[in-house]
Amino acid sequence: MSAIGEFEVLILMAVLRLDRGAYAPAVRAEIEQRTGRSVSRGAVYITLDRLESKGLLLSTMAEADEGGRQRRYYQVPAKGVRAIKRTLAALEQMRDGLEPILGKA
Amino acid sequence: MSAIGEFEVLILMAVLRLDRGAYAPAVRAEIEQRTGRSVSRGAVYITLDRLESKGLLLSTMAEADEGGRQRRYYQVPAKGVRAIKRTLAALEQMRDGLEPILGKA
DNA sequence: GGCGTATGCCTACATTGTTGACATGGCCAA
DNA sequence: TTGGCCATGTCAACAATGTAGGCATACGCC
Repeated sequence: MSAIGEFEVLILMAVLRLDRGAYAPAVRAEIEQRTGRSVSRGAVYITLDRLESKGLLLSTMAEADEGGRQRRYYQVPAKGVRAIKRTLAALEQMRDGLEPILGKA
Repeated sequence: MSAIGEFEVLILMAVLRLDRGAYAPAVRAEIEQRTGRSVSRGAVYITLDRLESKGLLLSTMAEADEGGRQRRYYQVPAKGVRAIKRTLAALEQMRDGLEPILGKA
């Protein structure tokens, strides 16, 4: 089945946020800064890999002539966006009506 | 670490919604109806169990004198509510600003 | 050339997700 | 009463996801 995990959603959204600058260390920093939770480097690489093999991410190695070591940059194809939406929608549906307990938003 | 998974959050929220009527089959039905995704019976029981051993859920066997077979009813203690909030908050933080891509709400 | 650092990739293991089988207890019809 | 049926609970096994930390390599700098 195509249900994706919570951390996977976080990674996917981080890639979206970073737009053209989404390479592993940046994704990691983005998640740590925004959520306050600490993330190991390995977790990020592995998850990016797995998402790519599921077709939820696409990557390309940056051209070397831009200076510095080569980096692998990621993008989220339409299929990935749909996956995020589906997961978020399920959460929304369940959350609906629970504002008194869980707080607004 | 105390990060909980996506399905666990769904289960926890279903228990909250059902208030006093949260026993496994009802939790399952609630999730299937609200999210449209199909859930196996075993997944629900196992997940309820694991959440209880982490202290994120509490359960009691219903008195038999109410007729019918005994059922195990669940409730979400404060610790469980906090866990849901934390996970949802992380998602919110990452989602913030992505409305143009992911849609509102 | 040698060192420090940033990046990528991998291995190993823990936790969570999922399925299907088996057990048990009450209900109903014969 | 007994036998079958259904709803509920529990378990064992396995698949997918989450996490930590190590190794390798390439670049800049001294």
